[in-house]
Amino acid sequence: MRRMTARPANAHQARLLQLLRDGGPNSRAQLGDQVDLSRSKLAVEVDRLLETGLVVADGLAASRGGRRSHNVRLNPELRFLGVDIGATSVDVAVTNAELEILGHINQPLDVREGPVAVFEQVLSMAAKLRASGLAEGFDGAGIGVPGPVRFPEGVPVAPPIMPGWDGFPVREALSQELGCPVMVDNDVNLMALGEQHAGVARTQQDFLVVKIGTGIGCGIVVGGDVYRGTTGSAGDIGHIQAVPDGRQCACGNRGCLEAHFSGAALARDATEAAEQGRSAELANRLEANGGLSAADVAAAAAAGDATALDLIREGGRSTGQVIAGLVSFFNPGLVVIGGGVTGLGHNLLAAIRTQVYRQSLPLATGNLPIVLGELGPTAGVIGAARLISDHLFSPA
Amino acid sequence: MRRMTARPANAHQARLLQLLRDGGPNSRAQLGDQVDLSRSKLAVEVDRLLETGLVVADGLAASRGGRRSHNVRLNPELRFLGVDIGATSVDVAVTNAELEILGHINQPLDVREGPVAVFEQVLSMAAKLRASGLAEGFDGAGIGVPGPVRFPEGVPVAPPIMPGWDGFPVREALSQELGCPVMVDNDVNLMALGEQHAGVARTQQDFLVVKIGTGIGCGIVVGGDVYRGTTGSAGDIGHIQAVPDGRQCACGNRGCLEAHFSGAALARDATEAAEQGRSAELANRLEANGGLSAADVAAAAAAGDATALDLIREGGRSTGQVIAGLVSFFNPGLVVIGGGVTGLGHNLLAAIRTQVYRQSLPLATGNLPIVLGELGPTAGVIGAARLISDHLFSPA
DNA sequence: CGAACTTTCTCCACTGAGTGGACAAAGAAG
DNA sequence: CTTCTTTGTCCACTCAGTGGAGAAAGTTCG
Repeated sequence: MRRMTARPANAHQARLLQLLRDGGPNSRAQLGDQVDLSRSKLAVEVDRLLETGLVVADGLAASRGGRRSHNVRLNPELRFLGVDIGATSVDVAVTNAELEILGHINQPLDVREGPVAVFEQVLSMAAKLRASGLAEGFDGAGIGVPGPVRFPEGVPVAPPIMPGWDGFPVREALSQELGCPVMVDNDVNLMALGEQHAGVARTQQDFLVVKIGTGIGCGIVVGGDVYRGTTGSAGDIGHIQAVPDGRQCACGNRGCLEAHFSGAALARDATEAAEQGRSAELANRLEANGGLSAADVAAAAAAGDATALDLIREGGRSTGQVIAGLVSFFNPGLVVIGGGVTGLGHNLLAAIRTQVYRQSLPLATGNLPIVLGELGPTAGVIGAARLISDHLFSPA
Repeated sequence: MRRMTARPANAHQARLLQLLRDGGPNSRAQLGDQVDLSRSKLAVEVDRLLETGLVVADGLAASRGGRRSHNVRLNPELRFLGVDIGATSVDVAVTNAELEILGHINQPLDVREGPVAVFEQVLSMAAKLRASGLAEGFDGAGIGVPGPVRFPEGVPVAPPIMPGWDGFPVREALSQELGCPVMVDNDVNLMALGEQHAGVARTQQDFLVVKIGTGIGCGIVVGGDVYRGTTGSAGDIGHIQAVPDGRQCACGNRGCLEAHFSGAALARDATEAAEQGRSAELANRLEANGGLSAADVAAAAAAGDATALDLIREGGRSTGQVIAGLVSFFNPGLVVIGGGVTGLGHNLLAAIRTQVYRQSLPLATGNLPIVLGELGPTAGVIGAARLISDHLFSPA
């Protein structure tokens, strides 16, 4: 199949595409209820979209008390590729134009191997998905990387945990390989987009998404739009001081949040505790697996291990300490906690909540939900698909 | 003179009004260079604005090599009232439509006396300015209060330092008294608007303004617009923890920034130092004035007093500590330091800079200016005038 | 001084987006 | 079968906006 190349010709068409994306098949009449246009004008724009092939007819809808309406929907053959590169693993997914996941692969990966090796892997994963019949090609791709990005150009800048990537033209290179438009963003921003599109943040205009994985970062949404900062490093909260004169951090300072709590820090502290004989449970797991991860700590805590529970609580306290400051400053309507460490579940959430509600002023916390993300590991790829669809479904 | 009641009829007219406000008198041709409209359409809109009386003819401009152009300008009889209520003093100013200050009064005031008493004083100050011939009436007024505001309604909410004001309909009451449209905002946000309009932040899209006065707060500008948060308390950074297990704060927690550095905290610490005999310079001033203020500390430091200098440095360190976190999170293009405490000048700025540049990541600080505000005590009233003019110069 | 060029401003015919009403098609309710 | 409701199409009309022609007012230079 030839890939779609059409773009909406004006803001009305863009709006209609987004309504069809977020609301599924719709009749002209229903669309008319959601946009401020006369029926005549609306019909004209829908007809034009049908001509481009972006939208197709989708049979008759049930009657609403009169003549049945003709539904339209986004072309079901459209395909987006969502890529979420983490520090130690990568997610690749195929979605339709309504951003439903049709196929999803996760593989371990070391981002430090550099862009060339990583792209080879990503492209072979995409090829595998294509080979399985889910897509004949891609109409667009979104990709998230674990570091700051110069967004307009789609280029990582000075990413601490992925040295070889600095300045690498990710957008252009991938666009070349895939033969379709590509947008690049920070992985945390994509997680925020995902939770906004299909998760807990659906109705929110101003909210924060804190992703605790190998590292720790924060997605910022202002007025419904992701805020990226002047140089693309907004939300880089891993090196905010959480503990004065605390642990030495790789960045050269002491007491950074990331040095005290993150997937890596938790694994390190758990191993330390096991080796020092402070937890039989953790020591057993260390011996069994030859190493410890956040998941081991979660399991140990679930099994009632006090040391593991303490590690989680202490991490939650540090994280809550930093989040409390952000809440005072930003006054969000919602805080979402996500990332690999969410396996720690309620224990972590409780510790964070306690700290935030205690340290921030009542006006900011009075009606502030602090919740776990809804989408888990798919948040990133859904956000990636959302990113490219936002781009393609806006006037050319 | 009858006050102006007209509003721009469409976005084009609004844009033109804003260009005339920010750029002064302009010819149709010059305006045409700045908006994306044909000369014909532009002429039509300018003519309509002339009909409303918002804009008036302003003679012939110098030739640019051909026929001389007819200038137009905002009606020079338009008057805005800018009010900046602080914790211990109030500024009231009259501006023309180009937001130039025509008259300015500052008076001491205790905001805790409640809205009724404060309004009486503000209205008499406004009357005094009117009586001096600067204005026959006001076309609009902007007012800043030292606490969070529910912006759409113009009502303070749960303001810690001004108890009697909670829920008082400031906007409606003042609009009634003055007989003109009124907009209400937090004082720090107005300072940000002021520095954006006429100060150091003229070219910035994303920046922070930290106001250190009796208390401490932060104005946040995102994409050129003030961000106020979900409940209007965004930027309330006075109670972010700066020193773990630090000083007891009025809010109930320990180590809040405001408890360690602000006009009030500095005066308290200086008095303590004087009484404990740690500074002869400060002790002399305490005896002479019967009390100490931030200005005394500034003077003592300028005179070479080591204790005063230490107080400033320590305060700057705490402030920088908090700002460093905000910089990592928000990645602004500029940080402006303002408020009464800016009298401490370079010593304070140096301490803040040191801390921020040391604690935040290079990508965020690499090209980040941290500067003092340009407008001093007029920032608030200019911002107030800007607030109401933005409102009036937008489509009705 | 007059001719040629520039800039500014006005006028006007034309385009194209968008509206709203009339009407037809299709179904529901009684 | 009649009446009412909803959906979709058609069409005349309005109005924002364009772009070119040309007049008005200046400058420059031979």
